[in-house]
Amino acid sequence: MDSAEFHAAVYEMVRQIPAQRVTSYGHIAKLIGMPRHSRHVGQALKFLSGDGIETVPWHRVVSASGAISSRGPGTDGAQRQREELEAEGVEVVIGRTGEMRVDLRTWGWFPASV
DNA sequence: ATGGTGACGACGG
DNA sequence: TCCGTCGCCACCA
Repeated sequence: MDSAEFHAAVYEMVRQIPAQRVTSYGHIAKLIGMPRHSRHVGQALKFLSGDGIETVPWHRVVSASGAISSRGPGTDGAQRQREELEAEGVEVVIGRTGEMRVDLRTWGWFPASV
């Protein structure tokens, strides 16, 4: 499986996440049969553009702790993700240090397979 | 070749 | 629960 196929597999799986539910990078990795590639799932989503950005619900993927990955200081990716989630009704809580997270016990979607 | 770098995760204190 | 640390793996300078 080359990187193009990996990206395609990730996008296909992310499309399976129901509205108003979220899952983790690591879980997507498990579902496509590559459990140790959670970091690469993030890379695949990072490279989304054009039609992909419209058809892949990338905002429904967060870290295993429920935190929305920051993408580094000075970037607005995390904020955009928060807006997308709240727009479809998912509650995002803000911690003391300003970090954003989703309660996985309420919104989490972790099926053993699809 | 080689060391650094992520939209990460498991584990231990 | 909150951290620090370590493992992970494709890419890139």
